[in-house]
Amino acid sequence: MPLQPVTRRSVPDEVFDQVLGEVVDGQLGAGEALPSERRLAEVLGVSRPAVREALQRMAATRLVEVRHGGATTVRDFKRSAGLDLLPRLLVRRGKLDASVARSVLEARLAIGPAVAALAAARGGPALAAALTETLDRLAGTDDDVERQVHALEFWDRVVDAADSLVFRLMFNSLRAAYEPALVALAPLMAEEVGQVDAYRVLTAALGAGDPETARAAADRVLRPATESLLGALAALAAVPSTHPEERP
Amino acid sequence: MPLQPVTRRSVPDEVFDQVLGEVVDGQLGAGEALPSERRLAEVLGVSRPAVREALQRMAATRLVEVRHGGATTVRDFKRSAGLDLLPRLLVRRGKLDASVARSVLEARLAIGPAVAALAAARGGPALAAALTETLDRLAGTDDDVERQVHALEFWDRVVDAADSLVFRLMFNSLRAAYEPALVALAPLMAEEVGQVDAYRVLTAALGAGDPETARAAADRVLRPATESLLGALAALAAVPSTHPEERP
DNA sequence: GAGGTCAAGTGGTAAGACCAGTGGAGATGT
DNA sequence: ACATCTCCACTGGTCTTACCACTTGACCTC
Repeated sequence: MPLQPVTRRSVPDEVFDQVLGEVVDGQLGAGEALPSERRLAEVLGVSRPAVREALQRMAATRLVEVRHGGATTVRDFKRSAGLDLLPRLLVRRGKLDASVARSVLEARLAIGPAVAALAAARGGPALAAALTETLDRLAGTDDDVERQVHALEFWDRVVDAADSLVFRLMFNSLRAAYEPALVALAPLMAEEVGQVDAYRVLTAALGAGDPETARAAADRVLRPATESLLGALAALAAVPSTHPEERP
Repeated sequence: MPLQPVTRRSVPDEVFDQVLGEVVDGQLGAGEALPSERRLAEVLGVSRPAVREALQRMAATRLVEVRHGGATTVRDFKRSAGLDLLPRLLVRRGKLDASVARSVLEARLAIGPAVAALAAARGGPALAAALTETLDRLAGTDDDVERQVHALEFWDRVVDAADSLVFRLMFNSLRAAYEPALVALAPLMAEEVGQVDAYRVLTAALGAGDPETARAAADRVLRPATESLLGALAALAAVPSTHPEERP
């Protein structure tokens, strides 16, 4: 084993993860009350401030509702949580959630072309130059992971050029969900990042400043891998693998 | 004054808002170091745990980076923060940020039709019935604010039918940004929520289960108000209003 | 001057106390 | 017997204090 760096998880982090797990796995349903802070601290063997910090983060993520004097109750996270929760839902207990992955792919396919259209309208020639530079680096390597990184940088620049804060923040959230699994997913995405030609066509369209051409070009970049992966996920769902339902 | 309910802001909330303000307003640039927790506690006249809780929330939002033993530094929030930060950026010091509002409108116009297309493919006839019910309520009132609420519920159901966690969470985030300003924005959106016919056409398309028809219908619902508001924002930007740059 | 050492300062954690709301059990009144 | 009121136990909110763990950089040594 190549001496991987030690993971230093803080106590509140640990508590947060545990409670979050109980909530997203449904062991604590919406409306249910959590144990009191003191009780949680006792059960988990940590101090109350540690528990408190974790619960406050849960509240900030809109997963629970704390009421002064009353009990802290679980909320329906699917109706209240924001996109920042995505990384926690995409990979759970170390496994990728197929239905979440599907929705990520769908969202990517819907948003990418829209962002490209905006970027084409606002980018200018400097954008094309920067993108070409990134693409040259992408074309210059055979390593799937490296290609992923360069492709991410490509889209990063496109999002920048789109000059839209909302899309920028969405991209950040999606990226935060994707990056932890980047290495594992690199083989699956190899098909996409290998299509350097499609990226070059997109770059040209962005440089030319025509939104609709850019939108179509972005679609051509994203659609093939999206559809093949969606097909694979559907096939996976059709053969329901063993559903252990184990809990630690 | 109609005896508005008292706002009970907790101490950590207050600290969080203050530090967040310094960061998003640029008074604390990316890379700069924050004062130590003890020093902040002293300056703000609160206890260290209170400061700590606020800083941990800042870290969870990826606005700062805390290092054990080292200083806490400010990150470039535009590159690291997630969509959950949007509410804090859309309205700053009680004022709507025009460029952020523009990007919200653009994103809404891009995403709404995509969600409608997914919902059409997956909704079924039950969806159309639920939507019709909501629309009847929308048509039954003349109050702009009430109409907004019903329109939000309409889209809420469409998003549900799309059965996509990512779009669901995006919707939650956008809604969290929009709702605080709903009353103020209701007059501006009156044009859109008054178009009950367009909503009915969209509902029919969703019930029919044809994604492309639904996509086009959703576009027709969203585009008119979007374009007129974008135009208004552009005109506003062209006449740069007094730029007080005041700080409290 | 390059290197190692150590102390000061930082964030991390714990314990304990008290304040401030909430809600239900019990006392009180009818 | 019922409705109402009162009060207290329990909840989260805040502060104080202390100590541990880590980083940094100044200083000392070679």
